[in-house]
Amino acid sequence: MNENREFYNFNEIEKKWQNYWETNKTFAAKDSDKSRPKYYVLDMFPYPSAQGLHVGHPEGYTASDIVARYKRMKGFNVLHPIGWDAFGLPAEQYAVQTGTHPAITTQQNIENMRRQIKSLGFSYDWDRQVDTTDPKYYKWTQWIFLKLFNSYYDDTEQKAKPIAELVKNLQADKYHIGLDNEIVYVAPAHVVTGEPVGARKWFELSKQEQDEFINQHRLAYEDEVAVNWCPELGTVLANEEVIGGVSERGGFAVIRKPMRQWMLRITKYADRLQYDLQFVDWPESIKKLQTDWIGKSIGAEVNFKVDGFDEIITVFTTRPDTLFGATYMVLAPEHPLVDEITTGGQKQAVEDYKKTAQSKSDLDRTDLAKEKTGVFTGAYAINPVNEQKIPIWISDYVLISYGTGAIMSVPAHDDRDFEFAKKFNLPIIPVVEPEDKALAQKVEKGEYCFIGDGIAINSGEFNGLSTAKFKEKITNWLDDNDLGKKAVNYKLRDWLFSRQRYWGEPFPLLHCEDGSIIALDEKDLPLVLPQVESFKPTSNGQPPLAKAENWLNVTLPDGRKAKRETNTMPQWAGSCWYYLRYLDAMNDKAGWSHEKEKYWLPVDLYIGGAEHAVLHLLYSRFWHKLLYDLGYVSTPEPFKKLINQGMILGEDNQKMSKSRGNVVNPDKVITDYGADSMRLYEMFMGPLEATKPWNTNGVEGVHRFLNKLWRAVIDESGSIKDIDADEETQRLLHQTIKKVTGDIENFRFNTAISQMMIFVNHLGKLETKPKKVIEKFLLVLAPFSPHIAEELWARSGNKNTLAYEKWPTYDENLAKEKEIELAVQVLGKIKDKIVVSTDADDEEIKQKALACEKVASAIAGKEIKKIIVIKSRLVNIVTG
RNA sequence: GCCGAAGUGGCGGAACUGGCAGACGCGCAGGAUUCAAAAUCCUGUCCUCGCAAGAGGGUGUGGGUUCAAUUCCCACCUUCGGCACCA
Repeated sequence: MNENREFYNFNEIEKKWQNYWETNKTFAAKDSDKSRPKYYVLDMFPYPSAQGLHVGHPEGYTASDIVARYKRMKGFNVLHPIGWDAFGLPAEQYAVQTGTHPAITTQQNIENMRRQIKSLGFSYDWDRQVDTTDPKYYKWTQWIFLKLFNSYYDDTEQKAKPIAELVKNLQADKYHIGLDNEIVYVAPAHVVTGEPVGARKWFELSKQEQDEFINQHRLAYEDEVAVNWCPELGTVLANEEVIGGVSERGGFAVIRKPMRQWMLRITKYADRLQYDLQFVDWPESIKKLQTDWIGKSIGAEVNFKVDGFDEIITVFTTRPDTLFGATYMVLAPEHPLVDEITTGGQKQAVEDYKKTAQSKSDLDRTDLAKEKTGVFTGAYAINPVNEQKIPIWISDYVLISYGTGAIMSVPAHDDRDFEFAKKFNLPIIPVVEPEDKALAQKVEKGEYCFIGDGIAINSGEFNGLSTAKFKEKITNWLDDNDLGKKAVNYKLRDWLFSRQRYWGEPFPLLHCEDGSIIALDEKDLPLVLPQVESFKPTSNGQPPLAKAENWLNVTLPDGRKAKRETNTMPQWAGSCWYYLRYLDAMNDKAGWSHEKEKYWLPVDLYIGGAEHAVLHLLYSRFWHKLLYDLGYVSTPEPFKKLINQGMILGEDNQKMSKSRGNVVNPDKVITDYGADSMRLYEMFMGPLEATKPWNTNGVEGVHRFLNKLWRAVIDESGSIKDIDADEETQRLLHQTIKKVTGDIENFRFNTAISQMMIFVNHLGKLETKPKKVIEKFLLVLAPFSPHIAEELWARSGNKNTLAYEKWPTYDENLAKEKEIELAVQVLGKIKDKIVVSTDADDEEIKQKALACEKVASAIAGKEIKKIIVIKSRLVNIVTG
């Protein structure tokens, strides 16, 4: 062999092609190119951390890059962008410690990470980079916030509309204002139902009442709410960011604390967010996670009179059919009626209980709440179905934030109520009889809590009804008697949207001295973050922005004084819409142009980690739907297909972490083995979605494969000739094209690589190697390991990049084997093997199988019942 | 506790719609090449018995359906991920 042949210098080759792609803008996407179909491949953009990339990032990025490169060769106009989700706590915490402005740290980190990402040779259109901390970017984040602030949700049409329209309709008397400040859509004269008693007209309200009404209908609103306060992080967290009572980031304790906060009315979209999931091609598990998070449940609201008071307590239940079994009622400790109805003797006990409940953190409420606690208020409610007096208790197992903050307790048919009733000796009345007789007896005696469906008992005129029928009847009955109505509830809560931080988007809002809130005009955006001396909160606990006095205090054109909002937006804000900015990253007139949005959306493929299943993916769907309602985007959903890449564990099978010392540094892998090997290994490890451990020896394995390819092609001894391939080589090539094509389409990159390995193993054994076959193979390899493919392609005499070469096609006939080996079984046990031609018929195969010596001895003396021939697989002889 | 995903050689994994379990890679063993090593190439490598030919067992466990089960059904065990009293 030739000892002087050039070795596979991956470092040099990779740098060369990365420069080539960059200077030639090889991967620039053409906007609105009607001559080709479009394909938008999106990666979840990274947070530019000081640690830089870890090996988990390139996994998803390689997968999407393979698809992007493949689609280009398939003739698609591919948009494949990347950017930086750059607001966030770490840079700010570093700023608090060192005084370095987070913008500086952020830029350094971006630069490092960009270098790392570029060193992997991904085919991004770098001219579309976005950086969420760039005022040119967050100008539009603020712009979207203004859209939320200046919109309301029209319940009749189920869509968001500008507040201005609401005001117009109110002024025109088309809408009135209900008792609970709800919008009353005035019915045309011929509709008999009429409007609720007590509805007021717009002009009957004072200016202040009008403002208040409007504010209550904005999709972004201010509210005093009990929030998840994390003292350690010095900020509030959204429910989604609190896991098991501690912060998702850092794992710090979280306590409940009432605070003034900005909220987004995502709950208005709950139904659509759930319903539209059926139209996206996402993993079922993710859809389920979102469905559960939204938590829609259908039931009834039932009104209970409070004995001796004028008050009514409304409860929500999914089991109105168990009303006759309601033996007591429980209010959340925070329920507004608690103080009013509590009797003298119980005052102290109730007060004490409320105090302890309030001071409990979420952690205490979940982990330590093994035993039910509660206090009797001394008051009684009247069960509307049978006029029974039932005691009213308070307990923290009832949440103020769900339903009405009050429940009717049916201990015979609800686990929690059962537990509570047992502990406090409250009566248990069975009202649903299970089908199982033994079970029914236990339920009868109050020994067993049955939560399933069955037949109604102890329920007066409703006895004998099935659960489903009963629900329907009683709901109608309640409605007819004005005692309740059908109701739908969601677990989903409004999105807590403000953070007490510096490093986030400022809210484009002003608080006037009279308490009114003014939104900035769109033309005054962006509202840029001010310089501050220190990034710590103020001594009295105000956010850092409160210290920027020049920025904070504003005099309005009319001379009034106002202060800016000092909270900032959460990190999710910027990531909610970045996929839109990529379409038109340089546009300074709009966040994106309508034309580009219509061309590129929706995102065809979105790859990222499953940790964003509810947070990011729910929030961005919400924003997208708002923009859809207002006419800024033309698809109801942003992401058509979603794939989650799995986690990569350390070599010790543990989660990679600094403290375990098992973190793999991608830079080192690239230096040692090259980006092509790195990419190939990440894909070869196993299925994309699976969690799998890193193994450096495995990197060596794929590196060997590339080396083998290199040696097969770079061969000065002249073994490569422009000749026709022999039959076997031809067949293997076509099999490889077929397998790789199918595997890319189905995101099975690991098996595609196996097939390419088989091909190269064969190639290495050939004395003379046909040039055309090698070239076709290089095209197939290119999406996986683009640098070596480009280099060998060029050395083969091609002038242009292979990035836009036509993807090779395969010929089914050429891919087919001529002869195949079939297993011959007797009663399912393999006895022998036969070789037949691919187009042999069943009869021929049967004869050949029966002719086997081993078969003959196995079936000797037995009757053959039937012979099963599975073409290209096996023959099974069934004997009697 | 509830929901979801998954359990296959020493390891990562493969097996299309029920059709030869272990492709491909790692590791390991032996050999070739070499002064030697690295690199490379060849051979072997699920387990048990056997010198061998061969025989038997085998996809978390137990059962079932089928000519045939990693694949379908029932029960259970384990691991990982998510949720946390949502009435």
